[in-house]
Amino acid sequence: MAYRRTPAVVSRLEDKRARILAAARSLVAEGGWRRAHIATVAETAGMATGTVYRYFPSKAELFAEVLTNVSRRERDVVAAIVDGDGSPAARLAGAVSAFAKRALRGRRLAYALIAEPCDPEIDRARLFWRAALGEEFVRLVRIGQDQGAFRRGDPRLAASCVVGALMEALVGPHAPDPIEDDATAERLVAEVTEACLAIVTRLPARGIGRIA
Amino acid sequence: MAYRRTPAVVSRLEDKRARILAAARSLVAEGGWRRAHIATVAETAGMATGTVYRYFPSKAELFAEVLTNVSRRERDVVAAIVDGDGSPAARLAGAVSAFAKRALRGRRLAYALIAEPCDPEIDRARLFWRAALGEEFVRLVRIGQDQGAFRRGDPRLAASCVVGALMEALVGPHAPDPIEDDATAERLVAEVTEACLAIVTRLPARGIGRIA
DNA sequence: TCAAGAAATGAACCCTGGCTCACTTAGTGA
DNA sequence: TCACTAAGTGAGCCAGGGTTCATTTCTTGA
Repeated sequence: MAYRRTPAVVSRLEDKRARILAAARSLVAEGGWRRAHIATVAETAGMATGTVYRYFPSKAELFAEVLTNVSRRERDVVAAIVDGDGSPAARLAGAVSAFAKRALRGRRLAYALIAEPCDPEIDRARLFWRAALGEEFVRLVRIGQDQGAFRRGDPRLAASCVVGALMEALVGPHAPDPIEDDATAERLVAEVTEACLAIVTRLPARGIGRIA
Repeated sequence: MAYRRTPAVVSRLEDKRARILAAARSLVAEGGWRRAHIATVAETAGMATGTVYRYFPSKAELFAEVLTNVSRRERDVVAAIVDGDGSPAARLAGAVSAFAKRALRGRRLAYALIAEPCDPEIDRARLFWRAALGEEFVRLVRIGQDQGAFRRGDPRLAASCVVGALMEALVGPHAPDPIEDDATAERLVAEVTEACLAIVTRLPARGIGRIA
């Protein structure tokens, strides 16, 4: 005797939620946070602004979910490599280049999720996932140090340097913008990987003299 | 027979301009961009909001000037070291640790100027100066490569990695926040310096096996 | 002292963009 | 078909904060 949540209805609702998420994600991927307005999301998803609020309590939560979905996947990819086998160096190289390749594929999105100025509420989620990604590298650095393959030192610091180098070179505001061809991209990934590896690997014995 | 721009007047005007800049800078240094409102600047400088607009055409230009003043100095410090003498490695170590020390001294300001989400118009100035800083490292990497001290490869990429590692480790959102004592700070600077050096230095010959 | 014009003031303006809510539309079971 | 209820709508509300401008307060030279 009324509107009931039949399976068909539920399915339609879930579909709509997914459409909103997809629209939001695609907007961020195209124009970054600047273009990510609820009104635009609604329009892109083909509905009214009010409708979006039937599925998400606020702009921040909507975009935080977008961010979480993407970031978790990236984190998991890296985590799987960290937990894989091979020498620590090989694993680090693998993790870095895997991340690098994925980031290059969706540069605008990666930049938005990692570095672009954004709403402080969304920023909280971003920091969380950035930390989570960093944590994977910390784990790997610890493994490498324990096996004597990596230089001693604060593993969190080393991991920070790796992540920083990675981010800056690939998706930072001054990263080479249009990746012309695959060869260039591959070369870029290879060099960044080498740099990250160098950060954690033992230095060759060489005097650099008095510093500073 | 009227108000003239006597030297005394000009001096007072310049003084006021300086006070506005100082207030703006100190606000950013304390609370980052979040607190950096024209009204607050005016209050801090002891004047009305409208007065600020007699000296600066817009919020963006005011803060861009703040940013430029600070950034130029940092760039110059690094540039001087790059142009100094000593081996390329020693110069890189010097530049990195000089930058690191200065950044640690004013962490909040450094974070705001380097990484904190901010107004897009201010962001343009920030990108400019970040590029300028990067350029100094590019020059140094080129020198090192020419002398055979550094690994071959795209110098801009290597410089990006250095800058990224530096920024992330020192002022990134996950940098160790309260630097307890000088010894800790010094240790931090030393490790970051070592990491940056490693990025550009030749790797020891060691097989890491098949990568990825 | 006084006229003239620059400097200072700050309340009001206005634009942006997230969010609401009174109303309309549509799906459901009897 | 019809009563009932959920889903959808979008114009308008509202807050934050940059900017303006009519008015007031100096400062100066005569």
